[in-house]
Amino acid sequence: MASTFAVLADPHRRQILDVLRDGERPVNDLVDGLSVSQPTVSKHLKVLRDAGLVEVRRDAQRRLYRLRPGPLAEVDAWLAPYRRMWEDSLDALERRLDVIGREDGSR
Amino acid sequence: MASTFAVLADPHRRQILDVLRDGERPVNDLVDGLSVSQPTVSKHLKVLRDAGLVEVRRDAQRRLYRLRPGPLAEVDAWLAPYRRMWEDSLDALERRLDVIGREDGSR
DNA sequence: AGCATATATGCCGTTACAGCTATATTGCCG
DNA sequence: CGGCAATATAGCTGTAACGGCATATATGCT
Repeated sequence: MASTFAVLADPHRRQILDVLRDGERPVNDLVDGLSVSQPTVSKHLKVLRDAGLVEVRRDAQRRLYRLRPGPLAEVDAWLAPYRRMWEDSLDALERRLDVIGREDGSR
Repeated sequence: MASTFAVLADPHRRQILDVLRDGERPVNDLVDGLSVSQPTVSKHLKVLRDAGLVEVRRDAQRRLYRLRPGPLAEVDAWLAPYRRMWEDSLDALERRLDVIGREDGSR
């Protein structure tokens, strides 16, 4: 089974998830937004299903896909220890820009 | 240039970043931790460099790699809208477990 | 039943990537 | 200068992934 990280590596899959954030959608809606063929979208959906990131519900001929954000917690957990680090970096950058700004003002 | 997501898709690369969280390291240290060959590690480091996730400093024959967490902010930004969603799911799960627990206790 | 709609699957070609071995590069030291 | 240590690069290979087209499957409608 592919890791959640690997699943998110594909931009089309992230795009699908982004759309599903607004609520469940039939496959056709997803195809419209993606500029890839319907079979390709179906394949991406299978990957997302296997990763537990979406679930399906049947509605007549259509299948409505819905987001299951649970596995994203794994990504967030990995990211957590880094979060404060880049915040610190940005702070440092801001301080430096601030210094430059003051130097410029005193010219 | 590969997206940060794609760069993080490889577990070895994530592992390298994890090690570098503790401070800068020469390549050899990274090789020891990874159970892949030195050239392979060097290649991963190149990918990480190109993605702006690490930077190098020369120390005699060695190269010391250091973390640059900045690009991870992009991942975090993408993740942000989902965060509250899975928190909600977990809350719901906890509530359910809580109910079960109480039912069990009242038996 | 027969056709239309919606989605999934199979098959194929192409490309990208991760790994390895061998070799080049760079810097140190005797 | 010659050789060792550390790292990078080149070349090769196997595999996996993405995409497309054609086709299968499932459901609804008439």
